[in-house]
Amino acid sequence: MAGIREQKKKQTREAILAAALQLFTRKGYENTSIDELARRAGIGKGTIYSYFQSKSQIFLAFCEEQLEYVYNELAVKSDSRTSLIDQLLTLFMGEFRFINRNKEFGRILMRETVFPKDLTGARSRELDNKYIDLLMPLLKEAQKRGELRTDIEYILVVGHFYALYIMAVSGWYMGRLLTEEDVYMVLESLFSQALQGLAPGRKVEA
Amino acid sequence: MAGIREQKKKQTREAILAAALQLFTRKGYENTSIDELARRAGIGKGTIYSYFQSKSQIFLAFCEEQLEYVYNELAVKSDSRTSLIDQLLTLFMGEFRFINRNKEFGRILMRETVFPKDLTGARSRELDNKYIDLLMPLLKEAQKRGELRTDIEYILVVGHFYALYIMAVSGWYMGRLLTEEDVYMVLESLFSQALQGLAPGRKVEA
DNA sequence: TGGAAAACGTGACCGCGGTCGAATTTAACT
DNA sequence: AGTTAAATTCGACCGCGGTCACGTTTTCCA
Repeated sequence: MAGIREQKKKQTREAILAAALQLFTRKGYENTSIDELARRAGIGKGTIYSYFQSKSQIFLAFCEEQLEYVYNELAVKSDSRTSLIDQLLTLFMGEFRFINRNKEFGRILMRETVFPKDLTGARSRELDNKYIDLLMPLLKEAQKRGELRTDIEYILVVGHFYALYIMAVSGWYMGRLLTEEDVYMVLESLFSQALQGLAPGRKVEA
Repeated sequence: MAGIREQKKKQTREAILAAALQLFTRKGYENTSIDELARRAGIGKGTIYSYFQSKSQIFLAFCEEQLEYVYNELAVKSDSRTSLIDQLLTLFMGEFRFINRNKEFGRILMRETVFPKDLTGARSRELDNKYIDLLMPLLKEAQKRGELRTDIEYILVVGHFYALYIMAVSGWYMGRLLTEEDVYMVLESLFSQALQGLAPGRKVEA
């Protein structure tokens, strides 16, 4: 049959990811060597590099799987009866909880996502597009409800909110924000600022 | 005299940084080995590690020196006759030009600054405080001129603008924005959004 | 079915960042 | 000056991520 090779490749790839899940989780990313990973996956060290370009790529693949799950959950939860700001908070805090669960993982993910190397550029773009896909419907609904201006490019709005999320996460990594609640509150404040505007002068309505 | 040792230490430290400046600039960060750095600085490899904790720390020290210069320049240029948004753009684009001049350097700096490891946390906090010190007077003047709300914590305003700057830089690293002009324009749009607010409803005035 | 060719797996090997205890230099005190 | 303790320098050494030439397996076609 045509697929013997293909099947094995898939199996091997999954074996690597499974080994990564175990070892990264138990011993952390930095403390897990490629040698160990290979042994655990039952393959040679060199083989790993015909499935992934680098150690960090293994890690990112692992993260993407996890995030896929998080995103799907959030897509279901999405409740159009609440305000845009609450929806955004739910979305971003969902991802933050993943980061919060493992600081080290999250840092690598965020670093690679926000400031990618040329190599990983394409990857991070994909992740980015997922954000856009997730936020777009929320934004459009918000516009219908009159919560959001209609005269701005979507990409800039998405970028604006995502920027504020990054800032909150950064504050957490820098030790300015200590708990999930701190992050939540700051994020809420920032989102609120973004909607109301930093310039003075009341809105005609809110 | 009391300072023979102190003097030598300072000299050695500077020799390392000088060697770093040369080699990093000529060959790039990743392609410069500690061995090479030590040889160029005329000292042993191990010695370097009694002056810096890691290779990236050498790099950050180097960046901080450079940025110090950039900041001082900007502090002078600060022109209170222009609008807040222009002042912010001048400030952030000043830093961006440094990053733009060397993509690789900038990435490491940004990664370490925005998502620091526990070790480098204190350092990045310092850099952060510099931002606050730089922005604070601008914000206060803007408030006097009526360009900025007076009912928000300064730290959140600084964070808001800084977040947008990070997003623009990120867009550049991801290849969405290609030139300095692209970054400038996006940053301008985002700042404008931040001031006017994303929610609909005109301001009473601008 | 046999045998060449393409794809794949492998672990010895490389250069690197970082460590450590021994060796050397400096400071301090009698 | 002589002696000792402390500070500093040093490079052999370690484990790691990543490479590559070679051996093995799979595919394909005569």
